[in-house]
Amino acid sequence: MKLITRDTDYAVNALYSMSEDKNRIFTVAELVKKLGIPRAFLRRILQVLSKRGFVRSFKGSCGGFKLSKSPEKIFLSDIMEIFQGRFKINECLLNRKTCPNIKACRLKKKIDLIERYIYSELKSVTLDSLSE
Amino acid sequence: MKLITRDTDYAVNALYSMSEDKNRIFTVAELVKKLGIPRAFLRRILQVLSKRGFVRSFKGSCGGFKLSKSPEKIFLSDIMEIFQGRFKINECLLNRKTCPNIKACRLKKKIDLIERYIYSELKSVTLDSLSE
DNA sequence: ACAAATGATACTATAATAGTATCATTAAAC
DNA sequence: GTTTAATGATACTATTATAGTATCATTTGT
Repeated sequence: MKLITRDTDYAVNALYSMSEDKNRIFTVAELVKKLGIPRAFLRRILQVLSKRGFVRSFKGSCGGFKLSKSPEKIFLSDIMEIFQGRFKINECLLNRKTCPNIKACRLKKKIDLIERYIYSELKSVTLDSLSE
Repeated sequence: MKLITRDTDYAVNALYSMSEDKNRIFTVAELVKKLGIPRAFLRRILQVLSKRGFVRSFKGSCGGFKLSKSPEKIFLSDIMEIFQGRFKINECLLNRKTCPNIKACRLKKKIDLIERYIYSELKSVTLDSLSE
């Protein structure tokens, strides 16, 4: 079971590439060549990242994409949330008929703790930390 | 995105129910009634748990399933591994053409650390800890 | 022999993930 | 102002994972 899907993976790679020169405009073609990601796929991903404000897009000839956030403000957790939704371990493990007792809630608390830890760890992975 | 699938969820609930009396034999029908899990689904899950040595099965009339491990030796991580495979964040985030550099491996180390933490936390959730 | 249980296994349905294709719109450059 | 090279929007297909169902064979207590 994987925690990170390909969308997230591709997005991180693309953003990382673009972080090498924050002021340059990169075309999809260029990134495709560099990263070996299917063109149409990468296009869709960049469009999403553009809507979410991680990159800025420039239309027309000589257009392309440019990073619009500082690499140290781009968190892995954010990218994951965009493409995979909010990370949840589970609603409640002892659910259904077993659930409605106080005891089970200790588990829920533990699960919540683990969840928060994972989230904070994933948040600590920033785009610029990748090149440290 | 969820970390725990329904198989794991159902398995934990079934095992938890059975842990209330470690020496009793429970029939599927009985557990279905108690937990509200689809019969055929639960049957499949118990058969897997039986093959993996978590429960012992008794065929024939008056047959059923009985816990065959102490609740304190049944870890959430094990159940997850059985039904969802080994937990992996990702092979390598900066993969493909970006990957083969030493720098990226710092990320891999961090990811590995997070992974190990998650694993150990999930391992710390034992069947008996659910009723604490 | 019968009834009540699991064993083995194959099947369908739904949802998430992965990937593709196409036409519309924009803007630089000639 | 036409062409060209880019993204915007969107709809589509393919594959895989998850969820759930069904059936016949085998075992065992009565």
